[in-house]
Amino acid sequence: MVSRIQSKALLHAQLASVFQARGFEGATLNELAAAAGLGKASLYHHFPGGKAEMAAVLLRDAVAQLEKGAFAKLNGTQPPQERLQRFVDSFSDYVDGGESHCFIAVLAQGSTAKAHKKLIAQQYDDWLRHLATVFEQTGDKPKRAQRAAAKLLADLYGFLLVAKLCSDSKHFRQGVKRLKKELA
Amino acid sequence: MVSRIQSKALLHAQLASVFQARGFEGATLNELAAAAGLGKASLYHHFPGGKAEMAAVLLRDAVAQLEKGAFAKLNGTQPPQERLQRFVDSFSDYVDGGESHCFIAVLAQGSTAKAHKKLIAQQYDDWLRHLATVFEQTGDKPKRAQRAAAKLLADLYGFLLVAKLCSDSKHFRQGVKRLKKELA
DNA sequence: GTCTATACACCGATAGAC
DNA sequence: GTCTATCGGTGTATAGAC
Repeated sequence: MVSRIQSKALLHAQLASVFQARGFEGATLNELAAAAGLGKASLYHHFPGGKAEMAAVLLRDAVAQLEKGAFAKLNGTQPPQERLQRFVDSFSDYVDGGESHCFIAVLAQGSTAKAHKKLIAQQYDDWLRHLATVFEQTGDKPKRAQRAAAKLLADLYGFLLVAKLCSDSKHFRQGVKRLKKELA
Repeated sequence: MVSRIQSKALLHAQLASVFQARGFEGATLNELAAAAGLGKASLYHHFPGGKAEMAAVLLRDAVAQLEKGAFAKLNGTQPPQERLQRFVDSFSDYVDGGESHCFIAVLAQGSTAKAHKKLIAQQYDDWLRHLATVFEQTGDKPKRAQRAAAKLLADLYGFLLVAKLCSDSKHFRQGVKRLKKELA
């Protein structure tokens, strides 16, 4: 039923927020259980594989969220510049305007699992190509579009990291604002 | 003596490499001791405050390294564009061409100590101003110089994070190469 | 599905010999 | 300054009642 799906999504969101705030190694089962409003043992009902399985599931969640929430905005009939701006806005929404963090980046930093790294690298490549096609639609030649796509993603993650460095999400929000202007 | 200074610097470098690879929470005393070629207890002779003190000392190290290794390149009599390029090169050297990581960013992510966060934020602000003055020397108006400085730092950290995301330092090196072209 | 209780390993840290 | 041995605490994970 719908309510079950919503509960599951809520549980995942609560767990993800702990990982995002504390990192993979920093997140403890006590914190995760507390955030979920459950006992530690209950988490093992939902994730028999423990912390590693949580991370794997939440990674798939994050990919799906960005795919449907942000990169889907790149398709459509609007001018490519407008689609790129909507993409940037949606990415900003995903990381809560710089207050939160990208789960994928958190996992890339903390986890040692090679399966995660491979999935993440492949996904990044997909997204890079997707972005590059939109830049081509703005008139860029393929090579320039490729560079613009890589730069855009690096900019977004760079402003996000700088915001964390300064513990001030303002840096992310200002960077995003400036990015959108440049895309116009 | 010189040899003692060198040994201390080597010890710090060995410890820093563990923190850079595994994060603050992920780095264990066993790993740190193994990397240093010492027993756990011996680390407490050098750092009575344990892991927290190691992080604090290594943070000061990292600031000093970047200050003297990279930001010092911004001063001099060469054209400002050339100084900016040397700065980028030196930053790249500090993170070993994207293979390693910036200790400051690692600590900003993992540690919960407010003292660290404050020091890091202040240091970032200093560096931002320093960079901005050089951009002004290229002819940029103050506001534009400010934005260019913020963008440059975000770009560097962004390419670094993307390289980690893909477990491929090529992304960092290509980004740096492109950045230097744009600075010319 | 959730809980309490618990097993067991490892973590950070200390004591004290050399 | 470095070591071995060990402490108390916490971490992940499991058993089993409800």
